[in-house]
This record gives sequence, structure tokens and C-alpha cells, in this order.
Amino acid sequence: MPKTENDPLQFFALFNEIGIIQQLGRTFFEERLPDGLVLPHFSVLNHLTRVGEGRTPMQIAKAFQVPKNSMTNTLSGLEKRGLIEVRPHPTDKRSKTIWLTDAGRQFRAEAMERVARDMAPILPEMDRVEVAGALSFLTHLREVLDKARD
Amino acid sequence: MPKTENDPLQFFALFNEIGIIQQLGRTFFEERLPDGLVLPHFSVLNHLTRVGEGRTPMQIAKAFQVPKNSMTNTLSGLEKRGLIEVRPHPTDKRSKTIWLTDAGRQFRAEAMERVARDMAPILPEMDRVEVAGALSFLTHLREVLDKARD
DNA sequence: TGAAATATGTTCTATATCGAACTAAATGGT
DNA sequence: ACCATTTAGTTCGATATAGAACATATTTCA
Repeated sequence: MPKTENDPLQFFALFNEIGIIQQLGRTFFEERLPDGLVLPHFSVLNHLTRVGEGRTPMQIAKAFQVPKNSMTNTLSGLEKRGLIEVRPHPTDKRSKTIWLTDAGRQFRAEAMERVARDMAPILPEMDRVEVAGALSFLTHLREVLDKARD
Repeated sequence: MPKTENDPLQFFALFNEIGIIQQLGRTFFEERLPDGLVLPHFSVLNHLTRVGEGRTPMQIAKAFQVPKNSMTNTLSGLEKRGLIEVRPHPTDKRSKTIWLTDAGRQFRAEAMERVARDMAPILPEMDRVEVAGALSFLTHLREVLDKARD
């Protein structure tokens, strides 16, 4: 049985909704982060925790689909605050590896907890099964978009 | 029957995926827009087309969940390029109303077509039913987040 | 009414973001 | 081995974005 066909307009609507949610989520997060820290800072700390430390800046930039010079900027902010540590790459002298400091781990855990606490009220509004479904759909969409990007 | 329970970690994953897709989508769009125009410019033109002209800047800012001063900036970019026209509000002297110019309508149609064309190859990768499902879920999520925002 | 509170939009300032050009190192093809 | 190409990361300049303070108009309510 063939898939039902798709149309661009629904896709526009989808991107539109995603853009607004991203905006809302970003604001929500940043209101709960201290001073000069912004969502990408937290996201990188979280990424290192989930995916593993010792990644290169380029790998991290690709994971978030941002230009590498943007990642340079984000990482320098984290380093300046002592939340990450930069070490030379063991084999590639052009490159670097990024590691969490104890302060970074602690900061991430605390921010995580704060956000999770304030997010708690809305969790019951969303059905877990639907969240899981949406997550799997979005993951697929991301992979397709990523692949399509020349 | 009660909803199955939800957990914060899955929500983080959801926001993460949404952030990456937004990033990919934004880059994809902006590569297909001329010179100094950026996704929010197109989004506003599109919004006016879909929802109707004559909106106030504040209404548009709320629709996209961005601060009003950001919208001021976006609108001034559009006006400088002659894509929108600003008229006084009929009853509220503090306010303004925003209208598309012919150039704005034409620009939006052309950009739309260009993006839709380049997006065509990926459409068959996504099932229409799943897209519709995700769209309805995300719309719900957006409403919940919007409501929760004090 | 009239004063306090609220809403709309702008300005000012600081920072995030990104494209383009650059340096240095690694890779590939002859 | 050598040179061209590619890759990692940075720097620079231009622009988007948002918080705070502001000016003006509207609404609320005593």
C-alpha cells in the first residue's frame, strides 16, 4: 500500500509550529538560566552529558546543525565560565576535544532540575504516548532533512 | 482511563529535536531568500497572507511569540524594502496596522514557490498521515506552552 | 472626571549569530 | 615525495535579537 501523498503547505504549517514552539521553549529555558548564559550553552552541556565527553567542536556543531564559528563562540562562553575544559586532540593537531568540568556537570544538573520542576505543571497536559510518537516522527524528519542538505 | 504518565527527559529530547529541525529549516529557507532577508521576514509575509492583513505589530509579535521590539525590527526591514505598508490604526492612536504591498505579495509567492520546489524531493519521504498527526500534536503543545507562560 | 495602571511601539545597548576570508593541519592523487 | 584539495578552527564585520527604559495613548476604577 502506497503512502498517501504530501503537500508543501502542510509542511510550511509544520515548520511554522516548530518555530513558535522553539521560540517558546527557548524563552522558557533562558528565563531559568543565570546571567549571560543562553540556551545553546545549556544544550551543549547536556549534549556532552548524554552523548559523551571528548567530542570535537566540529562534531558538536554538526549535532546541532549550526555553523562551526557559532559553536566556537558558544564554547568560548562556556570555557570562560569554567564549565568546560578544552584539551588538544590526541591525533589531529588541528582539532580539540571538549570536556565537562565538575562545575559544568553541577551547573547542568542544577539547571536541569530547575527547568524540570517548572515544567512539571504542563507535563500532565500531554499524553506520553503522543509525545513518544511525535518524538519518533521528528527524529525521522530531522534525519531526512539532514540527508537532503547537500 | 487515565493518561499514561510523562517524564521530563523525554520532553528535553523533544525540545532538542525541535531545536535542530528549526535550525535546519531556517538555514534551508534563508539559503533561498535574497540578500538581507531572513526567515522571520518571510514568516511575517506568510502570516499576513494566511491570517489576514491589517494586523497590528503586537498581534503579529504574539502570533510568533517574539518580543515586540524584535517585531519592530523585522517590520522595519520589510517596510524599508517596500514589501509591507504601515498605516495608522483606525481607532487606537498608539497602534498601527500592517498591510502587504503588491511587491510583498509577489515576493512571498515567488519565495514560496522556490522553497516548495526545492523541498519537493523530501516530501515523499514523509507520510502525510504522520505529518498531520505531528502537526496536530505540536499545535496542542504550543497551546499548552502558551497558556503556561505566566 | 481624574489619577493609577496598563498597553503599544520605539530607542538604546549588549550580545548572539552567521557568512566570508583566513591559518594551519591532514588527506588524496599523481 | 609533492602539490592540490579538503578539513578544523578562528577572526572579522554585519546583522538579528532581546532586555530595559522610555514616550504616548488607553483603560480602569474610585
